[in-house]
Amino acid sequence: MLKNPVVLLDLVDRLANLMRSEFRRIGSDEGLQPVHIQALMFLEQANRFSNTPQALSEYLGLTKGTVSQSLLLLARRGLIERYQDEIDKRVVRLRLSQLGEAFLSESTPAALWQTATRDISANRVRFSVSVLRSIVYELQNYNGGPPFGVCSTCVYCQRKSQRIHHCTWFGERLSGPETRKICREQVPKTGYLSVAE
Amino acid sequence: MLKNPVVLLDLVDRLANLMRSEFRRIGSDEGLQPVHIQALMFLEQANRFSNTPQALSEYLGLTKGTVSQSLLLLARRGLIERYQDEIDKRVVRLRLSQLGEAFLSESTPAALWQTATRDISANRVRFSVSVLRSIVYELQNYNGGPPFGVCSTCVYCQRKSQRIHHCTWFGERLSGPETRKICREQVPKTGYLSVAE
DNA sequence: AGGGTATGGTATCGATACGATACTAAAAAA
DNA sequence: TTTTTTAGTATCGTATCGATACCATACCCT
Repeated sequence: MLKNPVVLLDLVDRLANLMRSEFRRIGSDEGLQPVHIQALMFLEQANRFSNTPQALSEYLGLTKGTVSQSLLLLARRGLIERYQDEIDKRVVRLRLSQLGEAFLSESTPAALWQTATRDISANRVRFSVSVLRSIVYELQNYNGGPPFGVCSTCVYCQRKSQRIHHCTWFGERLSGPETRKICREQVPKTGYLSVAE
Repeated sequence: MLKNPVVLLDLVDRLANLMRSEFRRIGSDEGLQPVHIQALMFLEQANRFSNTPQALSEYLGLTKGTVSQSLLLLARRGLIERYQDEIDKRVVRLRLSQLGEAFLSESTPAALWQTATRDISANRVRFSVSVLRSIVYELQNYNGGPPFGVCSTCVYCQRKSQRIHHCTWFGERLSGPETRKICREQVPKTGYLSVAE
């Protein structure tokens, strides 16, 4: 007998496998592996507290050594840029180069996904997002790693005015666009975790 | 700006990465890789039309050569058994050995997932399943591969009596338990595809 | 029949992801 | 200061993975 949560796991695995194939196809022209595409996509979305090798390795669930090598390759190809953090001289900051941005906007790794979800109502997508988000959150509890999530749904994200937000975790101001990026320290507000709107 | 479908893709990838780490942890004692765990889990669920190397490679999105090697390893370890199909002598049938079944029931690769989904209502799980299922179905349309899914929600699955079902695709009888397994030729009934109950 | 092609699987090989370990350097803590 | 922790890199062995070639059986033509 197949219990429903297991079916869900099955579907998640299967979707990931399908997208992995898609990423492989997309990267093959440039000699990039699926993991490289994933890294680029992460860097496209990571906010300024989360654009480090450490964050990426936690996000991907790979060891830092492994990720370090992948990042070196991406840097050699000129797809990303690396620079030292001003405050903490140990940390390396990462960002997409112009070439990297161009690559993503040309190859559009999410295009197939967009097509496949085209006919699903916004409500149903939002609902599923909230379910999966809560599963990620739970898995992280048992896994130790940070949960990751968009700023705007985080308990630390305070709206100061029309366009000024403030992160009470890092104690810094955030612009509107920044609050739509992914942060490694995100802790979802209740209402975004277990309730589906 | 982060569109919701992309967020969903992100979560799916992330969940898959987390479970991949879990699978790696589970397999490390036996020297098994994540892909081996996935293969065992597939074979646990595959019905008798889908327990072949070919079906597995389509399910995992890997080439048949790659999968062939993984299956050889699993066979050498005594975790699966291989036997020739009676009708078509080319096809190899796969099944879990007793050892393989024991391994799965001891290591319970889905246990963490079960825990993580414990507090999510059956309705919400069912709803998400239907959303993800329809995405899988769409992705497959653009990918060419078979969709995979449980018999009981398939248009070819006809209920003959209390405990007898019939598959009009393969033209064979199915027992009740069999209709809860995964088939590569599954075509979801309307109502299980785009509607959420 | 019987020749051509399609299909399911295996064998081999090269590239490379990945974890493990060891290492460096900077930061934090003692 | 000394010690410990943290971020990242370097190196190496293992094993995934795709590509290609190959084999055997099945199917499709005349």
